[in-house]
Amino acid sequence: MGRPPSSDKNGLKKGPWTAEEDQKLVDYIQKHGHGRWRTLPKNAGLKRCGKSCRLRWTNYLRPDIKRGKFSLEEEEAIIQLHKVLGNKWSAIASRLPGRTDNEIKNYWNTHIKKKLLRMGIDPVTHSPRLDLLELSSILSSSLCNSTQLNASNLLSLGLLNPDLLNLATTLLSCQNTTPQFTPQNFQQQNHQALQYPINQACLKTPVDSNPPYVNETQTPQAILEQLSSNPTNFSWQYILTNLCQENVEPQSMSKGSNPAPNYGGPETENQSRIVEPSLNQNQAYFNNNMHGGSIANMRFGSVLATPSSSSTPLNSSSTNYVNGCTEDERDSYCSNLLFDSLDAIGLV
DNA sequence: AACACCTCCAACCGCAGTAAT
DNA sequence: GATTACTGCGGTTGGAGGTGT
Repeated sequence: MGRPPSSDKNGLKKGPWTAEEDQKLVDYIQKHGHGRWRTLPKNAGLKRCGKSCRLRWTNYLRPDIKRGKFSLEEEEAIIQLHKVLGNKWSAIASRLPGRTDNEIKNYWNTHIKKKLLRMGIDPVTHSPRLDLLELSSILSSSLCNSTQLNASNLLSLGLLNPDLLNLATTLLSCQNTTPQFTPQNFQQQNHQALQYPINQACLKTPVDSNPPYVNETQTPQAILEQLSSNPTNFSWQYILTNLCQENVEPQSMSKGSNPAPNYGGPETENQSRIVEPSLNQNQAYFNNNMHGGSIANMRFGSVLATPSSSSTPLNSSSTNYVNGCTEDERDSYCSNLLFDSLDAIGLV
């Protein structure tokens, strides 16, 4: 892993360290201590820049470094510290003995961030995702005012990509043609969600937080059938979060494919490992609090777009990967899934 | 088996702060 | 006070390895 060996213009080596180089560095520091990184490589007989030596020592060779997987306690500590300190990785690392800032940063970007997004929590603000709430609010407002949803308005808000916009407009057209669909119910239920205070404790899982109404195996068809038979349960978040839930291992949503996620049926051993127990419990707790338990069979597992509340991009790349697919792909996937489901029950 | 795609993480880069001159 | 050197930090990169088709 890493980069191929290369040298810069000064003849200094770059890229992955060899065992021999590691040994030279360790031997030198054990004899002379670290510091004076500029002159260290020359004295130690290394063709590396001082910066590279310092990084190798602090991130890998230091004897007090704890390697291996992060424990649940460490993970929770990182989340709590990040909530207070933000991306101050070195400050976070200083409170986690044996862990380096680089290791924590990597773990945050590859694991925790995704986990929070799956829970509907903005990893930057540690608050519920505003883009989902805003979407719900806008649609709610549109319905209550009995006005046609203006697609360009939604797009101009930067909330949606075109696929997700299609989803919204299609469901709105359902509203126009389905008499059971009542804006009053929609409004009431969404305001409950929107007005509920941010529950910071959602990361702490109470022992009894897995209520029996959390149905892990509800299919999209079942959700939509329930919607059509009992429209009082309608809410945009209900639709979005149930139909775009993720029981799928990231790799299975590879580019160019349209795999069927496991929405129902017996769970395989492999799949049961995919869904982290603590995450499911957190989702259940989160759902219960965000919706006051008013919506049966609720799950909160969706991530639909880059959080609009994120003040700074977590990655400069224009493509954000979440759970193995780009967010654009996920939006498209969710939208397609919904259309298929609507088609299956004759709503479109 | 071959290919394509994705994840992970070690290592790099550039900037900012501080110390020394 | 200005300049230079050094160190620390956060963001980003890119390739090995894993997985799916």
